[in-house]
Amino acid sequence: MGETGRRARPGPRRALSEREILDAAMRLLDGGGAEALSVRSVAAELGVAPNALYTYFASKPVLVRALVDDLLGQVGPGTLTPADDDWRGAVTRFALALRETLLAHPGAVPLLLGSGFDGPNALAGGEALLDLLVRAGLPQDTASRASYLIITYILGTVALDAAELPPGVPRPDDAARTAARRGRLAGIPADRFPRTAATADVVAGYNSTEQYLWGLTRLLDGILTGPPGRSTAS
Amino acid sequence: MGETGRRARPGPRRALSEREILDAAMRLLDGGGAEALSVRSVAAELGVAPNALYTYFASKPVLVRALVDDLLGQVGPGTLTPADDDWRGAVTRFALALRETLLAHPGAVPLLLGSGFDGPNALAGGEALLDLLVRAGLPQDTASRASYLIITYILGTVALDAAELPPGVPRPDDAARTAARRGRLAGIPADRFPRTAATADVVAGYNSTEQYLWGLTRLLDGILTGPPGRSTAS
DNA sequence: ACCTGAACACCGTTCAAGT
DNA sequence: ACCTGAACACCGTTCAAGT
Repeated sequence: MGETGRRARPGPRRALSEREILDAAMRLLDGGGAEALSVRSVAAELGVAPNALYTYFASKPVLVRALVDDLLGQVGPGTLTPADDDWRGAVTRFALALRETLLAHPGAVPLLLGSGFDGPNALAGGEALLDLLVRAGLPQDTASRASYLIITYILGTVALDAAELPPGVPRPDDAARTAARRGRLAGIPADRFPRTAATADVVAGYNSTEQYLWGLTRLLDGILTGPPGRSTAS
Repeated sequence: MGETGRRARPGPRRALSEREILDAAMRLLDGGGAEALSVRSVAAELGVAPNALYTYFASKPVLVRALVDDLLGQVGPGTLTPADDDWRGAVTRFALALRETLLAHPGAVPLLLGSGFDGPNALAGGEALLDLLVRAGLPQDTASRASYLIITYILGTVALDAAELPPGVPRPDDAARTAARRGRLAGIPADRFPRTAATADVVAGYNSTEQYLWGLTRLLDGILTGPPGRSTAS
């Protein structure tokens, strides 16, 4: 391992940074899932001794929390801001963006659920969503409850979705995903699970964007508690 | 649980079984969270060599899946069955029972989200919920989508809840939990998160049973997509 | 301030061997 | 069939030391 050389092409593996560490960690996560992420594997990825990372992160849990919140920060920041009166559309865009960001890194999802949703970027996202709901005209306390309900739905859906995605391979599109699930559903005994078998076509699509939007629409309808029929989502 | 030997008090640590292993694993999980559960710690708990467990479970992931599904099997089996016409009440009872069972073992929740919701008992629970919704009069496909929406809400809520519970100590009641959260919320900058600060009383209660039921009610209202006001839940 | 070597107490899993 | 001893390739973290 050389050092001091100016042209760092194949050059020295020095000059670490938080950014570089988080990027390497995410690379490992994407390649092999949560179990591929270790202090030692990150260090190896960066060509550095394992304990070098402790200069930047006090422990592995601290690193993981930073990684997770960093990912949340990648959700399109403008997704939730103005929303020309169409607040259901804005919530829908936000929900889609957050889901897309997380499912692009399925290995990070169990880490997110394990670390909690309380980093700076998580707080900022919650605030933005809440602000939107208030500006939409919901009473403040209702808006607060509703924002948690929405977050809870997004994360629950994404968690079940991500748990089924194998690490290291690109995420299949909805059609392929549904087809694969339908194949697996063919194996479940119809006499013991008749309703599940009878609706296998729907069950196969549980992880689809379409089911996601269906659920979100029901949820927003329920929040309004008013008569349906004026959905803007989708 | 002794067998052949009559006085197995300080006796031989033999005669293992799947049941005994799962119980020991859950004990460790309850005592120290997910990180306290290792093949070696379970073996030590049972006074047995680490590799002895491989007679019963092919690998740690297999053990974890069994553990998680076993826990799901503990949800009151009758919670969801007849429901004298009051299907919202039945769904509510089911949602409360599932949440209670999982939050009694918060360390198991990240394992559940990581393992997926596809064991035999998970399937049976999904079937029972779906069956209830069909019998309630929902069109079959709508019932199927709705059952997934409900599951997704329950698991998302429980995941965020469990992530905040420290292992090894009994779960605080809602009042204590809310008070502790409010204390922490006092520390967030009101200028950067004005809406969150303004609704801190609500935010403090995000993990309460009351908020849980509020969300569930909105959800069921949305599933009906009809006019509100005839909620049976709670 | 930042990195390394070496060591600590752990992991999950396999293999050959014993009963 | 069921368990053990020993070993393998890993973990996260600490400590003293180097620059």
